[in-house]
Amino acid sequence: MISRSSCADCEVRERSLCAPLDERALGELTSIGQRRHIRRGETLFWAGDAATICGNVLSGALQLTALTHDGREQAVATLYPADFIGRPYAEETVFTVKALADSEICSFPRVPFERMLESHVALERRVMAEAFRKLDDARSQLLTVTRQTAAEKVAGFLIDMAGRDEIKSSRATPDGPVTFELPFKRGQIADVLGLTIETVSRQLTRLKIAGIIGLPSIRGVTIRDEAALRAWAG
Amino acid sequence: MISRSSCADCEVRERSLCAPLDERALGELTSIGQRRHIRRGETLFWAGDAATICGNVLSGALQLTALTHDGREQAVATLYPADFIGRPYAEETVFTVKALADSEICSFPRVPFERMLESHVALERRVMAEAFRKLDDARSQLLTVTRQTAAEKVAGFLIDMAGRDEIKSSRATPDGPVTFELPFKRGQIADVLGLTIETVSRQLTRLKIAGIIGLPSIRGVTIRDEAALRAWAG
DNA sequence: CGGAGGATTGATTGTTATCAACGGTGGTGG
DNA sequence: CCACCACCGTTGATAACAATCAATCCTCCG
Repeated sequence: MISRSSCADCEVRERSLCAPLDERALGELTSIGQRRHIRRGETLFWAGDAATICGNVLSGALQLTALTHDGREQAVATLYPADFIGRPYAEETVFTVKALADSEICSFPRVPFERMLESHVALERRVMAEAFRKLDDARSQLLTVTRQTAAEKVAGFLIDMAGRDEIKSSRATPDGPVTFELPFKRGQIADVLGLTIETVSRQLTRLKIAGIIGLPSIRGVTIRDEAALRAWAG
Repeated sequence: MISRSSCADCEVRERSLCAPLDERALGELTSIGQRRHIRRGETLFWAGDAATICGNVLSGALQLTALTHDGREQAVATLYPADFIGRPYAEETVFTVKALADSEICSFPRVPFERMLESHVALERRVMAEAFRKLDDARSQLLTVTRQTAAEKVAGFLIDMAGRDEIKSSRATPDGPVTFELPFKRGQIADVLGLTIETVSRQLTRLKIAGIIGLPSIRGVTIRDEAALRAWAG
C-alpha cells in the first residue's frame, strides 16, 4: 500500500533526517516521498537487490539480516521510527530488510534523494552523522556478540529494550518495576544476540527464577530488580 | 613525531578522501593537515577521549578495539592506507585506536575539517560514502563472528588477507601458490575473529596438516590450495 | 475444538575456552 | 658473538558453555 501525505503531521518530523529542513526544502522532499505500509513479516528488499530507495522509518520496526551460504542467519541491525533506510550512491543493497511488526516508512527514490543531499548540506550532514552513529552501534554490537556470555547478552538486551523511549512510560511508580512488551519473538531475539531460541528461553527462565524479572505474558517482561539485571549484564 | 608536507607526493592521494578535491581545495586541506608517525603498539587515542582529529591512514595499519568492563577485548575494525579515521561532529571517541605496525597518518583538527566538509560537497559525500561502506563491513563482520565456526573464520581471514592489494603481487606464477606476511600476530588475529590465541593456532595447524596452507615463518603464510581454502571458509 | 506455531524443558553432544607446559624466536647486554 | 630472557606460538588435557536433538506444553486462531 502506497499513499502520499504531508509532512506536517509526520510522526517523526522532529527526530528524523527531515528535522533540519526548512519549509521549502521539506516541500521538495515531500514531492518525491511516498508513505508505504509494510506488513509484519513482509520483506522490503532482499540482499543483492538494486538499491532503489532511501527513506525513514515512521512506525513499527524493521530488521536487517545477513545469511551464510548454508542458511545460518544473523540480524545485523534493527530499525525503529526515525531511523534511516538505504544507502545513497550505492548500486546494490547488502542486507535483507524485513518488517518485525506492521510498519510504515517514508520512502524516496534514491537518485532524486541524492540530488536533495547535494543541494541541502544540512540534510547530507544529518545522514552522514547517522551513518557514523550506526557504525559505532554495529561495532559495539561486535563486542557484545563475541565477548559476552549468553546470560550477559540476554540481560543486556532486556536493559536496552527497557530503555527505549516508547517504553519508559509504562512504569507504575518512578522507580518501581517496569513492564513492557518485547517487539520480538524468541527466535528474533536469538537472531539479534547470536544465540539459539533454546538458549534465550533458558536465560529468561533463569532470570525469572532468580526473581530479577517476571514474564507475565508471551511477549511481556517485568523488570523487578534493575540493579541485579545490570549486574548480570556485566 | 609531527611534520608538514605537500599532498603532491602523498601515498594515497588518489584513493583517499582527497581524491575528488581540486588543487585549490587540496591546498586548503594541506594548510590544516599534519603528517604524524605512530609507532607499532602506540595508542593514538583511547575510548572516551575527546574527538579532536579526523584524518587518513597513509601507511601501516591501525586497529579499533572495544573492551568489556572486565577486560575482554574485541577488535572492531582494522584501518589500512586510505581509510578514514575519526568522527566528524562527534564529541567523544568510542573506540581505542592503536597501531598494529609502524604507521603514518594525515591528521586534521576536527573542527576545521568540519568546515571543509561544509564548504566542499564532494568531500562530504566521500566521507559519507566511506561511513556507509564501513557500516556494511561492520555488519558483515557480525555475521562472521556469530555464525561461523573457528575453521571458517580462520580460512576466511586468510582469504581476505591474500586478497589485499599490497599482497597480490607476491605470487610466483599467476595461479600458483601465494605467499605473504600477515600484518598480525596470533593474538591480534584472535581479537579480530572473536577467538582465542590457542584456537587460531590450532586451526592454522589443521590447515597446514591438510596441505592447504604452508607456514614458512612466524608471520608468513603460503596458500597452496586456494579452492580448498575457500571451501573450508564456506 | 482442533491445529499450528511458538515457547519451554530435558538430555546429550560438540566446539571452543581455559589451564598448563613446552618450544621457538628475536632482541639485548655482557 | 654468544647467552640469556622475554615474548610468542604450539600442543595437550580438561572443562564449560551453548548448540543440537527431542519431547511436551502453551496460546492464539480459525
